[in-house]
Amino acid sequence: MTRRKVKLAFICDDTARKASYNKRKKGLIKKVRELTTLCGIPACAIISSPFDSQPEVWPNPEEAMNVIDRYKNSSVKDENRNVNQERFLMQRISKARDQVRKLKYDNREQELNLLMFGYLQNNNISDDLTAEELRDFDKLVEKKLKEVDNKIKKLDA
Amino acid sequence: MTRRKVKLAFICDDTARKASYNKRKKGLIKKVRELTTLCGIPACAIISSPFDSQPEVWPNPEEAMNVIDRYKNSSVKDENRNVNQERFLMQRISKARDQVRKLKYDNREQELNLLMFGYLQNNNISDDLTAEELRDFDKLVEKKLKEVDNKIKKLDA
DNA sequence: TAGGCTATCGTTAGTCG
DNA sequence: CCGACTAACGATAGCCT
Repeated sequence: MTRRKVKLAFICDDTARKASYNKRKKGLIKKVRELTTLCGIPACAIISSPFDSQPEVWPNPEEAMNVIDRYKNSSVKDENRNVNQERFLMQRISKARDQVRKLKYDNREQELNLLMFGYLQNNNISDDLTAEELRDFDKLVEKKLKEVDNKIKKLDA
Repeated sequence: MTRRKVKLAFICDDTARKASYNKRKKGLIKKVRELTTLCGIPACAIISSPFDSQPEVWPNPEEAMNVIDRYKNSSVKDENRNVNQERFLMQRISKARDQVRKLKYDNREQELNLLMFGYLQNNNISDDLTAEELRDFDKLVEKKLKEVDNKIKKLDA
């Protein structure tokens, strides 16, 4: 067989990168699940990728939020012990929360971007669209927007 | 050697569970870092555990979000009509590369942050440190800095 | 308790259908 | 493109210090 030794660097080849992504995403999620099960602790992973139409969230968005909440609560317990560090942690908590929201939102936009890119490319449409093309495109985007919003609602529920 | 075959279930023995936790946490974070680097995508993991004085968060959310914000800046509507799509993808790739570098750096910062927080908390040290405490702390940080730098070098090699 | 070691098991890069 | 396969590499349970 050929060499397996892989440099830890961005994989330039699209096909190889996607193949690697799918394998490793699966492996990573398995690792999180094992850690959670074996050690009885809450943990989550969020993977936002252009290959998937939605971000991979393990175990699920609700639990992910719970993990982040625990993050918060554990720091609150320490309040009396060290005010400065507690404040520092609180900052990190709110940033982590922002991160989750932004990842979710970012993915929504990313999905739309990919959709539009694919649409324009498949239909060989360039910069200047005809009125009809614009109508079709807008419909498509609108429909997709609803889908994505439903997904997000479902995730938040 | 004895059995390596491990049942995928909660490890009842506290010592064994903690040992497994520390090893697997390390391995998991490495996996996330690899996925992020190899595939140029944003991902994070949050591990909330009673073993650590604070939850493990990878990477540092702040800088990771800056990268994602860049994606957001290319607004959906602007993209679809005005911008050359190929160029857009090319930008994405170079941004992903920047991301990899930044995440690596963030990780270094994060380790130091966690170290410092853990130290202060474990030693029940609050705002005003004695001169001696400060010296010990500096030594600790300095040592950790070297460790982390070695890790990064190893990753780059 | 933490850190180092290695046999064994798990993951995955490259390849083929 | 995807799924299956397998050699090679990586992770880690158990042990020891």
